[in-house]
Amino acid sequence: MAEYTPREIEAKWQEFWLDNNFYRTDEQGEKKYYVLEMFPYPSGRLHMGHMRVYTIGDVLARFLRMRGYSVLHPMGWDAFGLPAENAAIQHQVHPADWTYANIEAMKKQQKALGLSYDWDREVTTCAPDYYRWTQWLFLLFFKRGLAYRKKAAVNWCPRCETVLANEQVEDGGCWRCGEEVTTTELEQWFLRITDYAERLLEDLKLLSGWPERVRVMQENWIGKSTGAQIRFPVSRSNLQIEVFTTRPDTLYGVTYLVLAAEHPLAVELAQGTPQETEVRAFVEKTRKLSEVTRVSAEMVKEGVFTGAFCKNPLSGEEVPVLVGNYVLMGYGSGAVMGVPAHDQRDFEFAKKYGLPVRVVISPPGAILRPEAMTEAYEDEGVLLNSGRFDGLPSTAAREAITASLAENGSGGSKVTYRLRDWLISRQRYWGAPIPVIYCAACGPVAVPEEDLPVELPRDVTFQRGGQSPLSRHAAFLQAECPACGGPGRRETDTMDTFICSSWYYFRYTDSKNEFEPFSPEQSDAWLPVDQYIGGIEHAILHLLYSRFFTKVLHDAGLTGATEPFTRLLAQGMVNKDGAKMSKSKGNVVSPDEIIAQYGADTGRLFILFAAPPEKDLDWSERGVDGCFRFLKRVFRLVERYAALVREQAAAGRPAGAEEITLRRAVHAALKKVTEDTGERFNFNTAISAIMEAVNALYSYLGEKGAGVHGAVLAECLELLVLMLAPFAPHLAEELWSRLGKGGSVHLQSWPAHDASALAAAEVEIVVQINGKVRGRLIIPAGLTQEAMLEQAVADSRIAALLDGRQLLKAVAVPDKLINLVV
RNA sequence: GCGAGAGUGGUGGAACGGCAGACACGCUAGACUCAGGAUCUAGUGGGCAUUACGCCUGUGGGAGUUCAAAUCUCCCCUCUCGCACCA
Repeated sequence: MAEYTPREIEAKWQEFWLDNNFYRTDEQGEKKYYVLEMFPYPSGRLHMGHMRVYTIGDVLARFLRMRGYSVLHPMGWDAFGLPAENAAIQHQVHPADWTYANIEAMKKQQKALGLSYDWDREVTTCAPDYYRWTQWLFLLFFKRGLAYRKKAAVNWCPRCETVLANEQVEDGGCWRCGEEVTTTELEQWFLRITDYAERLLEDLKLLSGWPERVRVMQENWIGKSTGAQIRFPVSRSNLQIEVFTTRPDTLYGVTYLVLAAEHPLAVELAQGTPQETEVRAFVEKTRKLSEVTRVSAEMVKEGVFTGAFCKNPLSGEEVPVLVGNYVLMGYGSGAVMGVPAHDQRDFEFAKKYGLPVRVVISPPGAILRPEAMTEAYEDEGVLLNSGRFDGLPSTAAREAITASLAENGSGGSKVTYRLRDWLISRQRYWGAPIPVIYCAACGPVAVPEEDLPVELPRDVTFQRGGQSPLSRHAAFLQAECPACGGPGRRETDTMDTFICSSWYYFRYTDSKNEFEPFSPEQSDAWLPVDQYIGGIEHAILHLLYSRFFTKVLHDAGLTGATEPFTRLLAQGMVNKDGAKMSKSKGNVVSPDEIIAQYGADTGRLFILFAAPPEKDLDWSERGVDGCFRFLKRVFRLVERYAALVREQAAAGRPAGAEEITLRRAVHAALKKVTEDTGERFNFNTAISAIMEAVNALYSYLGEKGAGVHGAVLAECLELLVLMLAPFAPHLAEELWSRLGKGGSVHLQSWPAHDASALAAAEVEIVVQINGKVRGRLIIPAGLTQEAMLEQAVADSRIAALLDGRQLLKAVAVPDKLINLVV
């Protein structure tokens, strides 16, 4: 008898699928579904994380196609980025050659996994026909006032030799290389994502199909807080210091103000005072500290007096102004009011420098004495020492004081976000050039649309250190001002690659469009993406940026969608021996090895079976073996009876009620596989249901053997192969053909289970006494609760146990269980 | 500190108020074999029994709700992830 030979089978069907352009998107269908896996960076070879995310997406795509959906399931390449440039420096290979070679290799691996992509729609972000539109979108942002240039303190990675967005700094290190990030002052391009802060926050509520933790992370990142801004006039000057506070109710408790070291007034206020030298030294010292040190827990609060005082806008009291290292320039206005009695940080700072503590909020039923306090009282209470606001509860006082500030023109309510504008300039070569020309007369001028793309010159030299290769390329640099025709200089910074990946899912809907980034009709037919799948590491970065882009495109009338991804599945990691697979740990298993040793179907099956998709999974050689054995078992089973099934087909199929046990097992599995795959995304239990069906078939056929009713057997084996199709597509295709069926198994409709096959004449119920299982009964199905009780009490065993005890109550769950309380 | 999630056999994991441990790995025994890391059959949470399809116990710990709790509520412990001087 034939053996299961995955290598031959898989090669054969992969060729068949590709030759027949099998997975081309059906654009005409009524029911549309967009399944998308985060596209990869072409780093070289696929790793297990890739294999996992693509397998999950592929199962869904195949399942949904069989359920009658028109499925868009595309793949592409997030192909700009630093590794290509580093490879160029190290190995003297051009980033483009390196990138395209990797793409070829990885695409080959994807094909070897049997993934059902519509390759006609492939996009590559480093190709001019793609980045032309990335540039076009930049100009769209520019025209809408959402892209601007600003000189600011920015994050700089010394190893990558480029600036980074706030989102790309993790624990003070570069997200890519981990190098400690420094701060430097540069003029850079920013996208005004803060304009969308409120909508990005608000619309998180619409994303019920996203994991809670991702929504929470975004919410924290946006970091909205509501309060008041208050202007304190500087004494003996016409300057003002603006602060932001969430607790305007504590305004009368302000005993000093603190400015961030970077605050423009810090040095200015000290100018000419005896404190000037000390302030300058302090500012200098603080600014030099790295971000890591400044936010570390051990950071000791320090500050110096500027020599200046300012006036409380309501009480008129004069308080000193200090510069402190615990105030961040990047949040609020870079200045805070010090209320030691009601803010723990201020309390510590005040104690250290002997600043007064004034209680203005009284806790219910208690009196706070400043000299007795060991920590700040930060909760709600009733106001005191607050002039005409005395006696107000703090909530009401917040409104009253804010209103009062607004009246006398020294403040008002204010909402502040933690989110900063997105810094998108990169001082590197391998990215989409920012389409701008600088003109001495006109300033920064947009490159006209018809001149796009601004192509990356190929003939550049790479070297470590110094400036970006583009800035050394004379021909690239030189440009004519599009506005006045005068001499201009081309922008040499390229865009953050996260821009390229913020809109690629639009391009898939219309990937060959030469006239626009995508046609709104095409994209509206598919977007938003119904199911997006990818790693949790993008919870903020890519997912926030993509949401921002979608909203801007929406506002520009280019899409009806307001959110890009309806449902999000954050798949878990692939570990081995309890640790993340990594070269340094030597615990890497590559998809190539698995395909070579067991075949793609076995690898896919194991990855799906070992854990639910959102959980981490531990790679287990034995587990893979188990899946391989299962597929062999299926192969043998079908192969053994294939001839019989083919005869049945030739003879015509008589429907019948024979072999109820067998039909029930298979239809029960079908029901479970349908639910687990389509609704719950629990592929592990879907597969175990198929395994149970196979076990049932083996055990039934082992007893009954060749005497089994042929038509029923045919039905059961066909259902088995159909169920297996999304998970093990090659084997299913092979078995489908061995059963003598025409066409491809992947073009069949997903079968509906036969409810009548599940209905049983008799059921086994559990009999509990006081909640403990005391026996089992076989009773006719569908009995009423009373009848169940009758049957239970009539059972000799139960009767014996009940003897001499009084039945107080009976709870019956039809066809399942009865509980007797005695 | 704040937020989210998780704690179930030797292992991965099932059970979305109703039989805890499905399915798989591993292990034990047997069958078939020249042989097997092949295949098939049976067993497998722990304890006590093994005359009996018997009894006790068991889902991190403790309380509670319920006829019934791994599941719901409260408190505690441990772990993972995210955020963290954000005014």
